Amino acid sequence: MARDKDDKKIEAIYAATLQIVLQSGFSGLKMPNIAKAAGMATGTLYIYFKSKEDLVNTLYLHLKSRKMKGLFSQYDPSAPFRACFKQLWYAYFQLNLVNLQEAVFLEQYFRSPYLQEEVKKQEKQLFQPIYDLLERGKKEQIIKNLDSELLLLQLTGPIHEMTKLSYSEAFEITEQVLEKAFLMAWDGLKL
Amino acid sequence: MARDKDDKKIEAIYAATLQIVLQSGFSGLKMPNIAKAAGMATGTLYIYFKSKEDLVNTLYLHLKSRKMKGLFSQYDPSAPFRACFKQLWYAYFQLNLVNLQEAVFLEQYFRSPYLQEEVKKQEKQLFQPIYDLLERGKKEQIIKNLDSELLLLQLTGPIHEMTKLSYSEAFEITEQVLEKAFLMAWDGLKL
DNA sequence: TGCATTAATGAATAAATATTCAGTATTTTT
DNA sequence: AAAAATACTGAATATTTATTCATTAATGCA
Repeated sequence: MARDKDDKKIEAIYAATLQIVLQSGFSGLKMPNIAKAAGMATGTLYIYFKSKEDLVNTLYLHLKSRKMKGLFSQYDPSAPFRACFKQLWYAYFQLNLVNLQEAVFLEQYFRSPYLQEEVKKQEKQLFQPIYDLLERGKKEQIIKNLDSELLLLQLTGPIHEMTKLSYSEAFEITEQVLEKAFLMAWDGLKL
Repeated sequence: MARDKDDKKIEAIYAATLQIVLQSGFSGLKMPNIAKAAGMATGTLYIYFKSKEDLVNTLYLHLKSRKMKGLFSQYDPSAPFRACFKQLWYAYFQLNLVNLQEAVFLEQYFRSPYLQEEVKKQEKQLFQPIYDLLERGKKEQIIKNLDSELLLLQLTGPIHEMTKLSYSEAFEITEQVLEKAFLMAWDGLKL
């Protein structure tokens, strides 16, 4: 054995990639830029990743797994409906807010030439617990009896916009704002 | 004088560009692809546009102007609050649904290297009538007294998600679905 | 400590993409 | 109908960007 690969380098590459995608999208993502932002030589990128495509796809999988862990790790489906709902809403929000970079990366990934059809299908299954919860809410006659897709986007849509806004503008998300936003979401869904 | 430039060519170039951006984002936008999708030679693009950057920026301005015309052309701010609100909600929805391609283009444009800072500022002014309406609703004690930004994204967020969904999935947006979606939005905002 | 092995570098090369241009086709004008 | 002007073409060129590779630096192991 000899010199080891440096895990911190992978983290640096990921961070650099996310930063660039946030700022200028996939179309601004160039290998030399990534290397520079990550503080290493261009060639080094190819020690850790076979190609740009490999880098992008690997990062996607990494983020997806992280996202799902964050979303459901605290989740207890046996709690009362509103508690479940609130828990997931906040978790989803935190996930997006804390990691706008990652959210933007995922958004761009899904509209890029890198997207593989297979990946698209897997994506939906991961939200299954949320769909289950919505079905339950309908059965318990707590929320409106609408298509779950429609209900779901009523939740995710404002969150996505809010997190985007929080970066580009001087829009501070305080505990209070969050509470209000949650109430709007709840009022929209409840019967 | 001699041969005239063909206005239909510009339309074809725009259409091709939008189609490609919808399908694979700005990072999939290549001049030879645009030309092929528009049914012309690559060089022809350079008769109508100085460069790729010029094409993208010109198309952006074109779409923005069209968008604003569509949004406010029917709008009568002297109507009762709920009518105004409903009118704008539907107009915004139609705009996005009918032209998902355009919505996606604009979204991608704002996270691309083509974006000029100046453009960013202008953008906000164009929504002024909507901000005005929200202020009015707060004064008349019809809607929640929250930051207008927060209220606005509660409206636009779900619409954006819905239009995206309507393309990628078998999610049909009937008159009924639309009504329900509007009611959710209204319930979320109203006091 | 010194050797073997692999990480890291960045300039050189390959590949992809944007742009130009010499030649051709089409339209308008006289 | 011929000429003049300009749109159109697509292969050739220029530019940008991805990838490789010869060289150097660092690390683990005997």
